[in-house]
Amino acid sequence: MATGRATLADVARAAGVGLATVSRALNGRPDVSEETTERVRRAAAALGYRPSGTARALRRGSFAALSAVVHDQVWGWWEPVLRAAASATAEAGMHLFVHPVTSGGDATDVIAGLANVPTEGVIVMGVPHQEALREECTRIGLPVVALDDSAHTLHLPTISARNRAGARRMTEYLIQQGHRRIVFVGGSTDEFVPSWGEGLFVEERLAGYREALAAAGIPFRDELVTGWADPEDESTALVGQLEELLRSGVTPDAVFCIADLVAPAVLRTLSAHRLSVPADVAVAGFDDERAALIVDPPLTTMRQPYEEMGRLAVELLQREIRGEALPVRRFELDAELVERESTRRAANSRV
Amino acid sequence: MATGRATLADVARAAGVGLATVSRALNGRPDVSEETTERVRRAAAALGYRPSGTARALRRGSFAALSAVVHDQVWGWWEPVLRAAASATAEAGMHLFVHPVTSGGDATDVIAGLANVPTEGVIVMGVPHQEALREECTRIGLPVVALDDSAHTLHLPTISARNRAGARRMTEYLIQQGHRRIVFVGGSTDEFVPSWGEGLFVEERLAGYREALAAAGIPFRDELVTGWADPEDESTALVGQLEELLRSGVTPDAVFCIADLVAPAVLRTLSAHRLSVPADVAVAGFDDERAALIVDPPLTTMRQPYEEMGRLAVELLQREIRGEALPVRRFELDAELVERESTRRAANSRV
DNA sequence: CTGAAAGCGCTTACAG
DNA sequence: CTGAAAGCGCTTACAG
Repeated sequence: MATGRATLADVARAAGVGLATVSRALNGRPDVSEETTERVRRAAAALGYRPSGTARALRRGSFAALSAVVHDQVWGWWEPVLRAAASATAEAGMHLFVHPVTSGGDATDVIAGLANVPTEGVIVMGVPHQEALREECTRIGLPVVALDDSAHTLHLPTISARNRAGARRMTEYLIQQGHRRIVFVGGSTDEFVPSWGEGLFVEERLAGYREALAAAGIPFRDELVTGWADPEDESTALVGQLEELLRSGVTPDAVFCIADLVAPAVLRTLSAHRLSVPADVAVAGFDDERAALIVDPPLTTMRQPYEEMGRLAVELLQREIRGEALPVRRFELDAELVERESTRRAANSRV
Repeated sequence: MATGRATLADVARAAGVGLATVSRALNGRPDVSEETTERVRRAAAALGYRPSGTARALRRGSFAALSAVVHDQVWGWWEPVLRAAASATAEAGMHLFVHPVTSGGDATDVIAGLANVPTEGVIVMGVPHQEALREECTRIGLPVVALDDSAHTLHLPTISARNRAGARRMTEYLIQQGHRRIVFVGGSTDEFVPSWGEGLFVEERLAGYREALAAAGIPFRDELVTGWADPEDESTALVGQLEELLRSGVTPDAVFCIADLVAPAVLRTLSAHRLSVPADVAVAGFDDERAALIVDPPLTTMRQPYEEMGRLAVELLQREIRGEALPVRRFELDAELVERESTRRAANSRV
């Protein structure tokens, strides 16, 4: 509330009526004479009066909000989750704040700033270091849950997809399709996406891949696991380590991309080597984000349960608000296999 | 605020101290004895006390928020704008609500619900019918600006990109590259994206295309303007009318997509006809949204000034909040040509 | 139809 | 170190 802003009392004085009358007139109650209403309206307009939402909310007692703290680096990524959280919040009769954390900024500072904000709880998206967050939330008395699949050590109830099982499922599917030489792109930390850090999901998805191979009796080969390119060049990047592999004469049966995001570069790399998808090589991803539908051919992938994840975050928060103590553990939700052209057996003829 | 929730007074009673002491203890002020602090903490915990953000905000008087009302259909679309608005809001020391409007829902109802929300102003994104919105905002006394390029009739200050000039610029560029037979995809209302409705931007971008042709002395040909496909099939859609054109023996020099979103289907259609991009046909888009970087080859496009648009929305709202009366007109911002592989003259050889 | 008063749940001088 | 009181800006019985 800016200082010097006109209040109800100012309007009342200017209009020469009582506080209550101003309130009634401005809220369009029928039990005020037209003449008075008009006078009050004019006075309010003259003073540039605008009601204080805070005071109103306090008095009416019917306002409640939740907060989503979203790191810039995961905005696009978590957009469907944010959207689901917004819907769930609205359905619960609450409202949702979005607090951005800029790339240079610190989520802890953002949370500290929440002390003055009328919010009841915090959903933190994409911030891997949870300890400081938890301390800050405890300090200002706000329940908090995290949406994250990077953190190795948890200090908060944390929601994510079941990454290991999902990757295992996809690998099993590729094996069922008859593929044995399956390259896993994005598993090495050599050429890493900075924001992924040493994300847990990398390990988990790689582990799922290995589990499926082992279960099928296919030996794991280190050289089939490659890193990824620098995301700065999203539009033109090739996957260096995949290139080397292809140049060395190894032609994979299939490529499993650790994330759909990686698929455009993988497809470009295969295409540069005159390999056709899915006729020569099957390609699969993980996430089912927009890239999966844009690439040609459309990508078979494991769909993260974005909608469920967003809703679960709101539900957990509501339980905390009601006083329930949530365990500090991962709440994992199943990813779902979505089959598209990039892995179909009934492939088109070679181009 | 849930009913029956413990208040400061409850805690004070339980701890056998005064209100003020509870407040101090819970806020970690140093001027409370450790013993008292401990007792208060315990009482608060036992009662499940959590401070009322609303009361705190009212009392401290340092809270202010803006609201973004975002239609589901434009979520992904306006995500960078929303992000910029969030940053600008935070920089101004304010906070941002996100209020989703579900596909079946009505933005006016959402705004009506804002009467009880401590917000100072509203940014409406992607809602073309402004009249009801304006009325509702006036009724509850909230300043409002729109981010929209669909509405033909304005009732609100409205921000958008300079669509006509942008399309003209792109067409000029294509002409400069030596192209004359330039197909415009997305300009017909025959095969329309439902959510685009009769969007103004469609007319504007088409008009820009025509202006550039006229200026270059290239006759406008109706049959070179085609509709687009149903977005439900995003991953596999071909552009029907473009197909017919190609089948009829017309090979364009270039294809200008009304939106980047259309480009994947256009590229698929050209590819199905063994036309290589950019060697055989140049392809350009509009928006510079993510699809532009994912398609292969990466797309030359007009970049919408998302960042500026989001920031301008916040700035205009702040001016309204300060009492300035904004004109009901379009605030247009320049789009910028981004040149990528899809139109390069120095094209690769044919595949 | 209108006004004075109480109160929403906090924080913060002010006085011990 | 602690408490009683005032007050943030509204709304809403309660009484005229």
